[in-house]
Amino acid sequence: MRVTIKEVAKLAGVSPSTVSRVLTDHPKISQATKDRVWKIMKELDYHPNVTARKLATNATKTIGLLLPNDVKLLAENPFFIQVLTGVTTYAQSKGYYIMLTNADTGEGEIDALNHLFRSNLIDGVIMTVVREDDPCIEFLKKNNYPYVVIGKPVDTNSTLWVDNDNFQAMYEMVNYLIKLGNQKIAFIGGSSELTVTKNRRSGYEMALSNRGIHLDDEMVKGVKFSEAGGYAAAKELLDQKDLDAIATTDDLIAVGALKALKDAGREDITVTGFNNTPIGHYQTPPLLTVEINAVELGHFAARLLIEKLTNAGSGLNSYIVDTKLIKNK
Amino acid sequence: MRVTIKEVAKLAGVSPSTVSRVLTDHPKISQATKDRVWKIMKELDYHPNVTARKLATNATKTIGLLLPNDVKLLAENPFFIQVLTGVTTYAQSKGYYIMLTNADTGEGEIDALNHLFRSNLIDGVIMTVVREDDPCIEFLKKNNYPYVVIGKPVDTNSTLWVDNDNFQAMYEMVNYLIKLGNQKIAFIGGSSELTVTKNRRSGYEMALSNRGIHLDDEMVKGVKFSEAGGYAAAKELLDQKDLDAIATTDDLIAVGALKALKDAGREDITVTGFNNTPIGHYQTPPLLTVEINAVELGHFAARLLIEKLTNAGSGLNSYIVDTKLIKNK
DNA sequence: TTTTATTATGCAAACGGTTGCAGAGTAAGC
DNA sequence: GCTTACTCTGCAACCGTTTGCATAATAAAA
Repeated sequence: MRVTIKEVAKLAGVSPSTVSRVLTDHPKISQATKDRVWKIMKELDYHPNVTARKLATNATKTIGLLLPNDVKLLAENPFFIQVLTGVTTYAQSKGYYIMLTNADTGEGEIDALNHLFRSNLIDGVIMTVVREDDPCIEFLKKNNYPYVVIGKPVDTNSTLWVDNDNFQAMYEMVNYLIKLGNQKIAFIGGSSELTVTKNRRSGYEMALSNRGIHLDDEMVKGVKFSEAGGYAAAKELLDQKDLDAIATTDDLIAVGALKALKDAGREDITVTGFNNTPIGHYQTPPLLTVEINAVELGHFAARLLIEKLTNAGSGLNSYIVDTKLIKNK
Repeated sequence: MRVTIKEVAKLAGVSPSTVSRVLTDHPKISQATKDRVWKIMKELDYHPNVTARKLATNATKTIGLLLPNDVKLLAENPFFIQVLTGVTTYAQSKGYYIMLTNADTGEGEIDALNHLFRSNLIDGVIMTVVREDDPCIEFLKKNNYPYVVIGKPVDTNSTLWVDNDNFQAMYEMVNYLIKLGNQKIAFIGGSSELTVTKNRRSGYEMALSNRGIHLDDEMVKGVKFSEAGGYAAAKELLDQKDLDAIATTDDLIAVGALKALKDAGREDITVTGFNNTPIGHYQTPPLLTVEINAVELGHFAARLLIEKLTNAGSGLNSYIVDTKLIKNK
């Protein structure tokens, strides 16, 4: 019962190839024919069969979006759905479709990617979480599959990427802390193999050393990305060190840390977060944090990928989205 | 240079049709042939071209997931990404793919759906937000497109749906409030045309009338789904009415209401939420709320849809996921 | 009017699978 | 030994597009 190109052709008194060319606004088709064919298409509410088109053109016009399997992680952090929205809206505006997959990091991810590409389901992929030396990236690179990663990779050449300026953001945050009079500043980051953690840590270290403050490895903790992680790390720090402030890489971790401080009666210690989440707004004492524009991150990720797929556009291979220090009062 | 069915066939010394039948484990192919062909497929890491298969079988094995366009809504409520995860993991486990779309409610949604179906991109769709008399549903029904909605529809026949027991949850919540000694209980719901709001309101009304408490329309407010909405509605109620408690249909609204109460120095009034969000955990006084299992909601939505698409399975046309009263202390 | 250039369209093969039907080969029945 | 039945596999058409190439029709040139 589908309306096909043939019926349109028959009704318009032309051949299917002509209809096809009308669809792509081929320059050699006369305006009269175009008008006539368009009219018929409207009348029949004809929509080309995208599947058939994919087969013929060998382009799926679809981009894959890989999400981690961990629901808790996804649910606790608006980041993912924001990226997803940015990606989808931009892609849609360019006539691309989005195929969603979630997979366990590691083997699972590679299998998923391999399947998606080899089955001709997607033209390229956007990776939302990457680790340093991520086997996924190696895999993609080796097979020459188009991809863009969210989060600045270690090896920036031959990779498309978008990121917040994590280094800069953390640098500014720690600088701000110092300006407020803090000296003994600890750092609690998420998994230390995540490049995002690395970058933020670099910002932290740079801020300290620029002010001539000694770097102390024991002031740096890497934890599981969660409130509990933040709690445990802060407790450890309290036991081992003398502190003025703690800079963390996420509001969630910060909230955990705050709890530990409260339990220890050390509410004098300032804690900073990252991502400007709703939870952060409800903390007392106020949570300093960084607002990132995840929607825009998704937006540009999609844009870079699509430009690559169409060999069009700016030729940019990366994009940095500005962040904003939030001084909740 | 994709590896196609023909190459597998050639190397295995059989015809393409045989390879195709091996793929679907056709009963009439001898085990010996199957083994031989499988071996070759592994060797070549052959993955069938899903696009070609879609064209030939006229089944996309893809289900659409429609999300609202409103990023703020999406980001503030873990509900969506949880549903999404539930849908994706279940669908993947059954060999189905997920195509994501977001659209503005109303015309935008219908256009999006029409395009997805007529272009042969999806076999069915899961709707995450539905309104009463939603034109989308009418559209889907009229065209006989398979769909399942999350949220109990008014007209339950000829529609597949999954839902929390919203009625029951709100009923229990209000009952609990009454048991605590509250009598003058107001209700703040999201958009009153959303079926979810209707159902929760019914629970509220039933609880009151069962206990012989007079229903007062002025005690019921419908607001935009947001903190600001909750704030405004609570303020209005304070001005107009004498209150013991406010039952709301969402933590976000509840948080707004709490703020209004705090501003008015009326922290004696109990506020209840819905969805058990992280924000809710950080309220003082503690926020009574309802935990819903959105992942499972997504899971069953996908399941019902896939069963419908394959004419297989339980023949169920709805599924109700249990909720849990959360008495944060 | 014939030739040449130009424009607009159609033909048919491809894209990579699936599947109804026919038929080769083997086993069983008589 | 000749049918009959059954098992396994191949042939070829089809799914709905796209696109290189050929060509009919028209206009311009001679």
